[in-house]
Amino acid sequence: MAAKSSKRSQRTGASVPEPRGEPPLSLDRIVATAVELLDAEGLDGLKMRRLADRLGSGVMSLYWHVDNKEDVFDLALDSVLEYRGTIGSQDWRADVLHMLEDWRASMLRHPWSASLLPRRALGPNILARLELLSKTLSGAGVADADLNVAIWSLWNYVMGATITRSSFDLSDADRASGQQRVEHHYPTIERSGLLLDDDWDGVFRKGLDFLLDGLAPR
Amino acid sequence: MAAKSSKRSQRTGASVPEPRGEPPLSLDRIVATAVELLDAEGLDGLKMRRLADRLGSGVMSLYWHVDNKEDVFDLALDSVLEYRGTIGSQDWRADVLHMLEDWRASMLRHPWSASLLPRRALGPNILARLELLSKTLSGAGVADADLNVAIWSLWNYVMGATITRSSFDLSDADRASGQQRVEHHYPTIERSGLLLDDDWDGVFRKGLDFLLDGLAPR
DNA sequence: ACCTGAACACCGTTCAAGT
DNA sequence: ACCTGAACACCGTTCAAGT
Repeated sequence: MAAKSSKRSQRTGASVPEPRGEPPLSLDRIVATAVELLDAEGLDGLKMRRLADRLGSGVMSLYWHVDNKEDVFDLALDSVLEYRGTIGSQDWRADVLHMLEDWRASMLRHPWSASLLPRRALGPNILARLELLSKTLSGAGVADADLNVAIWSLWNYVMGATITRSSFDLSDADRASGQQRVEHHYPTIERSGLLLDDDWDGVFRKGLDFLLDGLAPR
Repeated sequence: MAAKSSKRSQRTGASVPEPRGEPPLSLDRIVATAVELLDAEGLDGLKMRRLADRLGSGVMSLYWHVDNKEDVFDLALDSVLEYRGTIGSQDWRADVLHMLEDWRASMLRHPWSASLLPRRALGPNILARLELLSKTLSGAGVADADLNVAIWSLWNYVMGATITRSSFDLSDADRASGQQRVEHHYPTIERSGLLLDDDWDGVFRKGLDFLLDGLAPR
């Protein structure tokens, strides 16, 4: 899968046009490849040397395009948060639900992104999502004084749900062993099978509905 | 999670009072010092060598008490999540609010803990908190079928709020520069001053109230 | 403008060894 | 049972240099 071994296998002497060589380095290629690597190996799997390997370049070549590793994280994160949807139906609540479901889905497609987002400065794509959300709620009649509370409450909920799901997803074994450790010690949790529950989508949607009920303009 | 196999010996009985030097290494001392170091330097600041330095021992001495660095993280995290409160008033909603505020406060006291919690297996102290929460909600009349939804919704909200706050807290400069970048591009956000809002406690409480309204047994 | 290898200052952990 | 230094296999980044 990892098409490494791209150790520049062109030793035909003359500098003929690259037959199948790598295209030249560019910021876009670096970011796209970083996302691939992060998807495949997780947050800890992104190493500058490994990224360079995938790109068929030397490690230090990356540093001409990028300041440092944090830069790579920021760019990869924002690239994954682009919003391509539209809004403008007559139903503000449907619009909001769609935006938040899409946001969550984008992060779940790249399980490293959710836990990274709160730690980094907000990039243009996430700001655009917040702007759209604000505009929709404001247009629906949420008073200015209530707007920030609404936005941050939704942010908190979506981020918590997505971080939790994408982290727990990685370790089903842990959950099973957790449920086992629970037996005889935590009777209520044991009875409800809390740690075995995996209706993530349903839970997400129901909690979100409760929040929107409360936030809805009256 | 660490089930520290056979280790653990408590110095029983009378030995010579410590002559000014460091007390001997012990799991408890290691965990307590790790928490101090994490509080002072953040998640990235915990290094085995630095931890050993603080303890006045060689690095490798730690590895007799602990399997690896992840072990240290797990133990530090759980130690910070202990719940010392009581419940049992007649007001289930007050009980729940108190438990969740206390949980959040514990994590905010150790800003590295919130972002760590979703990534690790659930330790005994957080399980005890979940058990208490489940029991309270169940006793208040939440049907078994609704219990997991209630717990996970609250979990999502509390974790999202706490992770966000403890992360953003570290970088007020980022928020200011974020608000600056926002000007002229994101009018609704600019007008509401979303990124400058710092009524974290108020936002937390209001969103939580909305959730509880929805989750409350009818 | 763009790319590179050598080298530095780390860091977690294995190992063989000491008491 | 408990602790240790030397050594290994990394990793991000600086630097001087190449085209």
